[in-house]
Amino acid sequence: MISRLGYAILALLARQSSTGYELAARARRPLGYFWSARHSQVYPELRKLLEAGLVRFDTAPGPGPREKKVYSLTDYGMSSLRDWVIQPPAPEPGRDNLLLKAYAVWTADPDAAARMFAAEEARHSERLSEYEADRRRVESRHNGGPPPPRHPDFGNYATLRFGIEYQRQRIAWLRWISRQLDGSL
Amino acid sequence: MISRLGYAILALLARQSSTGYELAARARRPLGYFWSARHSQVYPELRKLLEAGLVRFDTAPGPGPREKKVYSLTDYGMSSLRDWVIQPPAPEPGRDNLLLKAYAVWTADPDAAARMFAAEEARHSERLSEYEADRRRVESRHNGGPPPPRHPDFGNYATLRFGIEYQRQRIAWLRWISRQLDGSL
DNA sequence: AGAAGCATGTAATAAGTTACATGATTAA
DNA sequence: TTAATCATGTAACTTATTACATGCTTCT
Repeated sequence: MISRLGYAILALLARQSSTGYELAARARRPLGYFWSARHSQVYPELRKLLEAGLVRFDTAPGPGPREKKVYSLTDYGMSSLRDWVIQPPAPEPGRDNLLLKAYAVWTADPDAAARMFAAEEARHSERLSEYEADRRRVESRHNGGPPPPRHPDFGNYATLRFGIEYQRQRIAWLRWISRQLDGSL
Repeated sequence: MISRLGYAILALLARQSSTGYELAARARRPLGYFWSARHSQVYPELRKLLEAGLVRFDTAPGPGPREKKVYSLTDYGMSSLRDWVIQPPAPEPGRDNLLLKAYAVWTADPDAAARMFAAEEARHSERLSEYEADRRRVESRHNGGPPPPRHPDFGNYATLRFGIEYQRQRIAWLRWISRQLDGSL
């Protein structure tokens, strides 16, 4: 059985063959917007995928003491990914630190809490700008519109679209909650 | 050092003293909207919180072979929670299965993918209705408006407000992506 | 000379899920 | 009588993070 991390790796390799190091880097951005993994998790997972016949690798001389391994999808890996995509996702237990704090905010000093939420807002605004820039970059490759659904860029575009609306929603909520707490002086 | 699960438990106990069993149940709903935990995780965590002096318990005759323990916050537990709430949250690595699928959707059959996303939409609509009903219930306890920031209900209200906007955003996105995939026939 | 990036791995720990184990009461 | 709810716990396993360990090349 393949883990979700395994599918994340397959999704990356479907776009571009990579070393384990590169996969970990790509799992920071853009994959990191909705998935993340450290290299210490990637290397063992690649071995499992290899044993299961989903990926293969070619060796090349590496910079360090070991050879570097460039992994790519096998046909079996590609068809497994394709099949997994259309399976309904299992319901996920959401864990949101910020909402947990909001749930307990009535116990805290409203003024200090308002400052904390306002500071969060700034972080989300930065994120939003990044996403918007990325979307413009993708659109510019497709006559200013959304890419066709069979193009790899469609995956980027769809997730960016989600990310942008998500950040906007979160910013609006943060503004609302800071104002509620501010108004209680 | 107290884990996030620890604070989730403190946040629940700040509202109502509970047994471990009850905490696990309350971690399904409403806490489960943004945090979740099984009883097998709750019991060991309660022991840690007890050893750290953040909670205490009174025993009462239980239904089974063991006595039941009703846990409550100590003063130290309450002040620890208060302090934690206003600390800026550490950046969280998001892991969203559905977005991972969207990222790889270009590899799959657009028709089948459109059906999968449309089915997801139905699940989110149900969720949205629950949240909206909950919000009306909370508002009705406060003259149809938001509760004051020092009232425990404010925590519920703030998280419900987030949940409602989140579900709406997600539904709109799911509608968009299904239509994009449908249109590609 | 030192830091950053490329590249591969392992070990220890923390967090979370699933399954095991017991047993009373109540409702269908 | 069988399932569900209340109630407490442990064990095995999976997933993810942090830290350890090595070593070359390139840029400052």
